[in-house]
Amino acid sequence: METKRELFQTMVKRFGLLNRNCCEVGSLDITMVQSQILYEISKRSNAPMQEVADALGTDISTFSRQIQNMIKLDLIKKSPSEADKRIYLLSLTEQGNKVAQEIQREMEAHLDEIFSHMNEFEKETVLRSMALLNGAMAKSSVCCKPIF
Amino acid sequence: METKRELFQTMVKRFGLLNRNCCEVGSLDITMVQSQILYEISKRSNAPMQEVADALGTDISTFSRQIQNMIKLDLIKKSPSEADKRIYLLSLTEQGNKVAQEIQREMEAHLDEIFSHMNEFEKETVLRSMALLNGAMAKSSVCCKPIF
DNA sequence: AATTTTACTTGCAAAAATCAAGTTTTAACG
DNA sequence: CGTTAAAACTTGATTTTTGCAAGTAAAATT
Repeated sequence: METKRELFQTMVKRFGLLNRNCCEVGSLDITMVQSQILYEISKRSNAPMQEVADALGTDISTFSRQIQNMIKLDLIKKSPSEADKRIYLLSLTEQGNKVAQEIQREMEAHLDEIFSHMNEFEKETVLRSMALLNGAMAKSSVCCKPIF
Repeated sequence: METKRELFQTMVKRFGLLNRNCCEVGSLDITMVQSQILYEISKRSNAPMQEVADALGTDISTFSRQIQNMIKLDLIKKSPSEADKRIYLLSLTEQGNKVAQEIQREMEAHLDEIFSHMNEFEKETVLRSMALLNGAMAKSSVCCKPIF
């Protein structure tokens, strides 16, 4: 029987989570980090930079520069907050939205393909298990620290 | 209901899989990539460099340099193959073994803590689901390509 | 025997990460 | 209030990683 760690290690490896690049959309090469940023911003509307950087656990200075790149790529818009002038709020541009949606589509398709190798019962079990796992991680006192 | 992609995205984020650094062992700062390398080498005895690099999906040149670093850190040993002189075989040094075991211990403890927030039935279900998922990914035609 | 392929290393340039310092604005405190 | 401290970002400088191309040596192919 595999240990928990082995299961996770295999999963991480199979998903290619260590890969630098995520996907091509149109003529754009999107990195993994960029796709995560697009995802986080699409989940929140007008989120402060700090909040998104924290959500991703990346250093704010690295994040700041990454945002600058993505603004140049016309994926992200940065607007000053009215309430607090120190804060800049992030949102997706029209193109950013398109790209985020395209990535979403690709990933969903990819996952569908993976799940197509299971029967209905297994699919449901696995999905429910992932939700359980996420819930347990949310409760964990050690989670999201640099351990993995 | 969350989409599959959301489930995965959350999981990846909660696990901190995007973090650069993995863990401290003694006075050593081990990066995520290094811990993956230690893991892969510990799973195989005397594996050729190419094989390990492929297993991790990293570019062989990047890998070559990383190995050089880890040799300097006295974590890895590289010995020329007798059978084929192009090939170098990788193995862990004594210290490398200690470090790998310590990481293994930490991760297992971490995972135990996470799983402690579930009941017995849930634990088993989740573990079985992960094995199912890994199996499905192994069968997938699109898996481990730079999509995620 | 000549050519191709494989396994690995090295050089170089681009991207990313880290750390420290600096700006501006808000919050906190005596 | 007014001064000080903290928060939210940006920028600069240095180091690490990465990716691609080119190079070397050994094995496989023809």
